[in-house]
Amino acid sequence: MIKSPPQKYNPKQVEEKILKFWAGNEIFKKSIDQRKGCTPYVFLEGPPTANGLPHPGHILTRVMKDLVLRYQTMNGYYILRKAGWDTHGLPVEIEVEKKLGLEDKQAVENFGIKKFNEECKKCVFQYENAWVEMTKRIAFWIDMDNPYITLTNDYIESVWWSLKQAWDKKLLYKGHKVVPYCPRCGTALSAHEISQGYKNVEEPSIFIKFKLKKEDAYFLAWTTTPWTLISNVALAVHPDETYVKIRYNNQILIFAEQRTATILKGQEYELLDGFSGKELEGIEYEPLFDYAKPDKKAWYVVLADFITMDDGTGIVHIAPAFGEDDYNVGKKYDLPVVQLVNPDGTFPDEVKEWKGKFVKDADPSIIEHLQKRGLVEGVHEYKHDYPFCWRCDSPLLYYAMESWFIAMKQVQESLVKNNNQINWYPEHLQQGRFGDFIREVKDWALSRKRYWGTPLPIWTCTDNKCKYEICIGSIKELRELSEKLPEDFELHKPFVDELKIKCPKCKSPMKREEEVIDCWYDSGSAFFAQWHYPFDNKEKFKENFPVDFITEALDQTRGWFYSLLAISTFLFDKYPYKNVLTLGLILDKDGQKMSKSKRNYVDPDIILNKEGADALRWYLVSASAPWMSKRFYEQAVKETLGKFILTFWNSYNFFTTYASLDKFDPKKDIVPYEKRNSLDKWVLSRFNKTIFEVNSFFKKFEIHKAAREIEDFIIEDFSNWYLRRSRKRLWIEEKTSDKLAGYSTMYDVFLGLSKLLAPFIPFITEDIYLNLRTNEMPESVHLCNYIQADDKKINHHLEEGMEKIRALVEAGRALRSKIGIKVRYPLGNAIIVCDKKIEDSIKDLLDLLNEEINVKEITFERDTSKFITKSIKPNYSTLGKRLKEKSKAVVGKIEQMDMKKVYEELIKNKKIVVNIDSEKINLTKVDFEIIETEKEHIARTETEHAILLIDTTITSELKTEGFAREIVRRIQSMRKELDLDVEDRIATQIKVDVDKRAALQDWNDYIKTETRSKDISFTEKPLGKLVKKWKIDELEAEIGISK
RNA sequence: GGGCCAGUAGCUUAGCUUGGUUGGAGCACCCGGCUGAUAACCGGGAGGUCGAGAGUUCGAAUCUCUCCUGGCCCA
Repeated sequence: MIKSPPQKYNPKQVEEKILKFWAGNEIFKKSIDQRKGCTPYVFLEGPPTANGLPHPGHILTRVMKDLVLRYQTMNGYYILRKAGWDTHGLPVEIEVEKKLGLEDKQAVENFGIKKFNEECKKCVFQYENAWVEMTKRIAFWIDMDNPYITLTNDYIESVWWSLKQAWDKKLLYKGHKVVPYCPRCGTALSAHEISQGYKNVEEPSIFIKFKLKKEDAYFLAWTTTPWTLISNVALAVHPDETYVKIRYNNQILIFAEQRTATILKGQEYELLDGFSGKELEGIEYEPLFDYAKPDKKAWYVVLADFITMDDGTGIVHIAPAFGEDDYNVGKKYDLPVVQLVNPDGTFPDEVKEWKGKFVKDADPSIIEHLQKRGLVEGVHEYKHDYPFCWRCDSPLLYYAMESWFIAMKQVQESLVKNNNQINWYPEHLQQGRFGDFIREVKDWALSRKRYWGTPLPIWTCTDNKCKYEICIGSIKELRELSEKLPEDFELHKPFVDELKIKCPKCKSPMKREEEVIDCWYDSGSAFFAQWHYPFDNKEKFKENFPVDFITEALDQTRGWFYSLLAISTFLFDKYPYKNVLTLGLILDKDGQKMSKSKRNYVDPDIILNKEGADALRWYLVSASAPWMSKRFYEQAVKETLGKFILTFWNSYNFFTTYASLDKFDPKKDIVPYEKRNSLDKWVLSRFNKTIFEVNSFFKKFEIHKAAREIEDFIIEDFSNWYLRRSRKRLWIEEKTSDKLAGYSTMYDVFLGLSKLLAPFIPFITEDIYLNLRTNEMPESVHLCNYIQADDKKINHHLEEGMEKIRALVEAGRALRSKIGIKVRYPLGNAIIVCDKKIEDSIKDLLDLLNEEINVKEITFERDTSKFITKSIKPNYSTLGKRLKEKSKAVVGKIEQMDMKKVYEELIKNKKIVVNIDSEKINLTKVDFEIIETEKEHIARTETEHAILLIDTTITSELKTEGFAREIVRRIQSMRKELDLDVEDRIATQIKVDVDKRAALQDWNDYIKTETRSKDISFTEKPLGKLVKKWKIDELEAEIGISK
């Protein structure tokens, strides 16, 4: 039996009740199990990085994942929903360092790597709990009991296997490369890591002079990083640019001709000579410092193409250890790599002047030193973007480091080919941002000189003659090569470093490369490593590769989306996912990025407790296209709750209140579709159209459009029109078949909506479904099949008719408002003037118009002639223009004529002939203005398809009926004031003027029914629980009611 | 510095693919009405240089270019 729920909707209460219901009945598990054997739809969970508490952005991703998966599950797909946790990496280490107060790598090592990694592991699981709670609360159904976790031996073993594949394909190599390096964290950063930390900073830049060896002249160079001057080994010029030698301020300087204007800013100088960059090649100069003792020839001019004339002097100082371009030039000229900086970013002992000082901090002092020696030509503050460590905020240094790489450039063509097989949403990312990235792909700097991560499984023989290198791809191999592998072990530092491995070639001990790997590689391996492939689950992997669907936020484009494709490409030469939905970022109320430092961060828990998960979910999916950024603030969710969720709930509440009162039984009382009225059929047509639209929008991931389609249907069509117009049907006390038809329709729509909306707002839909379901139906809405549109119920003719009726209602109400007769007072007749086609499309729906504009009768006419007088008057301005001085006479003639006859003649003959002094003048339509006048008591308005006329005559009967409605309205508001239940009956006493009393007698029954009064008595002194005096226009009334 | 995405009423947004009546809603605001109809509903009003400028066209929110602002990505 349908029950009437509480009047007021309490999101938290309902949602917690539903959470219990799901848990108690294992609904999530059943939703998967019942699809066993069905076509799989493979989803891969992008593992959250467990480096902090979840924020609104994470909620969006999880809501969107859940929405799509619920939708597909209901559509009959079998979806495994394995959760995953990304557990390694620098973020975790930073968190632990903070907690333990460890300031740098040395402190970590003093603390002990074993203990440190244990702390990291604990830290990860501490955050996991917060994530699990949030995930459950927003109803993201994912199997968190059997997640893949990147720190497990199984997972690491799979990752090792994949690295061995790369090794065997000669894609894994050790290189020297200039990489952005964080001196504090003591590690190189990957491209996607640096990108997160660019800041616009102002730094000193200096013009610095290098004295030529064989001449009393100087090369003028420019740099923003004075500390690299210590390691300078060359100067570079562009081979094709022109350089000049000038005398300025009693010294001779050499630099690019193009830069003279900027550098000298109009000051006087003498041009001595000019040459191309090529001619300068090989010229030697004196080093600025003597700290470096290079083993190769250094300090001369080299040529390089990368030099621009945009800033500086056209002469660039080269320190191969500290710049990618510098390094490449250095390789070409076989320059020495002078690296006078310690790994922690301080100067070594050789640099006596600044030893132990952090290089960036030494800049001012270096400048001062050079100034004293007269080698600085100018110092300027220079604004530019400089990379900072995304975690610890230290300025990064470019640093030539030994590092392991995956040679992605070698598989670049495959990357492009595989990317072209993927469906990107939105599409522009495929060839745009992502396409650009892989077309210019760089080798993947894989290794990290850190502690908490997947160890790089490469061992090198310690014998200097042998130096054999191996890559271990499984635990089995490890066991075979190591002296003694205990039963219980963890594939982490420091355990793997302490293993005694013997060189397969010379039997000398081997030593592991100390690094761990980039944690992006961990998560990018998820598509096979989650199955412990290839050691286990070979079949399962096959079934689940490539995956059908992944979705993450935009910032993952070059993160996880890339690492998956990269690894899948070199392992299997195949795309790892078929569809990728990229989500927009979550911004604050003012469109700013959410960040902890700005404190513009919204705590999702507050919203979950106040507005609830459904309102939150609905806001996130309906606000804008999935890939557009969204502003997130409580007020927005609050409005969603009020506008949508509560409208939905209150309509439902309205239906159940009456349905339970009448004991409506969906098993027995359902009226067949054919026997329902036009309004019922109309709303079912609209509903099925909505279902159709939702499904087609879903296919394109235009989820916001699907959501808005439903919202429009519920608010406009269903609540504001269908239910409003159905109210009267339910108010009748007998169980009429029309009333049952109404209940049946509402039942169909609510049951249908609970399914249609289940993937979007899983709580409220479940609550509604559980109340409406019969025993034969599945025990949860989430175990139902998704609702499909019934084409047979879509009736375009009816929908068009309703549109016209609603337009007439709108116009009619505006008209009544204009003529100032309250809608409460009925009027006699309304006339619709339209053609036969329009009449046919609306005649079945006329009752709705009758009630809405409150008229007794509506009739159709083909033209307005009965109600409107058409007449004409001369158009003085056109006549005057055309006839000049004759016009006066013509006008005089016309004014004597009967205008009605003139009009008729004009319509008939299209012209009128006027005789002026024997001259015949032809007058046509343009010479007249047509005037339309409504006849007395007729008000007129029009819509696109029809003209609506209302007879405004108020007879005394009509006046009395209006008065009766006034009385009813007063009694109803008194009932409300007494907080009576809908079914409560009352006794009513009324005092009105004697003559009104007589007239009202005729409306006795009407008032009784409308107000559920047992009886009505007219007295001089009304009594009751509530007695009120009313002034109705000019009349006074006193009413008393009691239960 | 380069690339991509976006900019429409105080706020949230539709329309842009494929140029064509007067740029459509919702929230908030003002006036009126209606109500056993809800955090309502109905009618009316006010509120828009469609980010700016130029171009193409008979006609531009829509197409093209330049610029500005914001976001993201890259350097």
